[in-house]
Amino acid sequence: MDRRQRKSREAIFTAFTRLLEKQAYHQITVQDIIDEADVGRATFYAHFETKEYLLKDLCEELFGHIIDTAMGLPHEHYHYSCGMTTDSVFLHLLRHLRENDRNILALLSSRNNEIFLQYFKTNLKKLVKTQFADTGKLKESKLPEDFLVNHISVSFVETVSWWLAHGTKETPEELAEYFERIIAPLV
Amino acid sequence: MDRRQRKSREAIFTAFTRLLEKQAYHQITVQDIIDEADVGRATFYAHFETKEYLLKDLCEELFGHIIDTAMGLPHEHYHYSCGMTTDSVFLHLLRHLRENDRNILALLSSRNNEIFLQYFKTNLKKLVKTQFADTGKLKESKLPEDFLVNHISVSFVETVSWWLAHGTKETPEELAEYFERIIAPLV
DNA sequence: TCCGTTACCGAACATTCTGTATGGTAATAA
DNA sequence: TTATTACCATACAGAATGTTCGGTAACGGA
Repeated sequence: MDRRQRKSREAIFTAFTRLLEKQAYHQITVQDIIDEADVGRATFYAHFETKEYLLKDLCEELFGHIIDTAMGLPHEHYHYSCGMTTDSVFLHLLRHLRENDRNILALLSSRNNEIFLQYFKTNLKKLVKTQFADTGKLKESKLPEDFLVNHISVSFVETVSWWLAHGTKETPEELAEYFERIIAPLV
Repeated sequence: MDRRQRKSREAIFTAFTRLLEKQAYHQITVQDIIDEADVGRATFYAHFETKEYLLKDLCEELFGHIIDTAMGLPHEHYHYSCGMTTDSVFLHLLRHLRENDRNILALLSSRNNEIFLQYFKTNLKKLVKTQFADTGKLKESKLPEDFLVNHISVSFVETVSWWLAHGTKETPEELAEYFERIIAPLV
C-alpha cells in the first residue's frame, strides 16, 4: 500500500476518532473531518464512500482485533474440566481494553458510546458462541441457546458500560467477578 | 388545545411512525415527513424544533404511558410476602406492549429498533428502581444496587428484543418465564 | 537515477436539506 | 359576529453532500 495512502487513511481515522471523543457522531460533518485531518475533500471520498463507511471501518479495526485475539484463547470449558486456573476470557477482554491502541475506552465512554457498545456487542456474540459451543453447559438451563448467547454478550457489554459510566473504579478482576456472579447460574 | 393543532400534530406523528417502520431514521428528512403528513413546512417547525425533538416527543408518548401504568402496580416484594399470585410487573409489560396504540412493537422490531430499545431501557430503569427499592432483596447479592438495576433493565429489554427478532413465537407467559429464570438468582 | 504511475490538492459545481420569514386564507373559540 | 390564530404556499439564505477536473508532486520499480 502506497505510503501516501496509509498516511491519509491514518490521518482521517485519527481525526475522526478525535472528533468522536468530543462531538456527537451525527453532527460531525465530512467537512469537519477533512479540516481536522487536513486532507482534501476528494481524498476523503477516494478512501471512504461515506461517513458511515468510515465508522464501519474504524469499528472493524477496533473490535475485530480485540475479538480475534480472544478467539485464540482456550474455550471456557477447559477452565472447568482440567482444573487449571486459566483466566476467563472475559477477564482477558477487560485487560485488553485498557491496552488497546487508539483509545478504545475513550470511545466506549464518550457521548457516542452507544454506537460502539453496539458494535462491541455484535462482535462479542460471535466470540461467546464459539466459546460456549458444544460444551453442553448452556443446554442444561433449558433455555434456547441463542437466547443465552445473546444474554451473556449483552450482559458483558453492559457491565463494561456500567463500569465506564462510574469512573472505572473497579479493577478488571473485581469487575470480572461481578460479571461471573451474574451469569454463573446459567453456565 | 386547538383542534387544528391536534390534527396537525397527530398527522405528523402518524406520518413519522409510518416512515420509521420502513426507512432508517437518519435518512428520513423533514421533507419526507411533511410530504407524508401533508402539512406545510412552516407547520412542522411550529410544532417541533427539529426532527430530533419529534422523535423525543414520540418516545415520551410511547414509553411514558406504558411505564407510568406499570408504576401503579404493586411492587415486586408484595408478590413474595403476601403469597398472592399477582402477575409480575414484567409479564404485565409484555402484555401491555401488544395492546398499545401506534404499534409500539412495530417500531421496536423495525430497522430503527435500536433507537426505541434505548428509550425503553432508560424508562424501564426508573421503573425497576422503584419496584425493587428498599426490598433489601438486591442487597443480599452483595453487588452494587445500580449495577443490578441496570442489569435487570437491560436484560428485560434484550429479552423483548430477542423475542421480536425471532418472530414473537413465545407467549408473554413463556417469555416472562425465560426472563424470570435469568434474573431469579439475583432477586 | 530515471520514468511511468498514482495519490493528492484546490477549486468549482449541481443538488439537497435546513430553518426562517412573509403575506394571505380559513378554521376556531368566545 | 369577531378577534384570534393555525395554517398554507412560496421564497430565501446557508450549509453539507458527493462529483469532476487539471495540475502537482510523491512514490516504487527498473
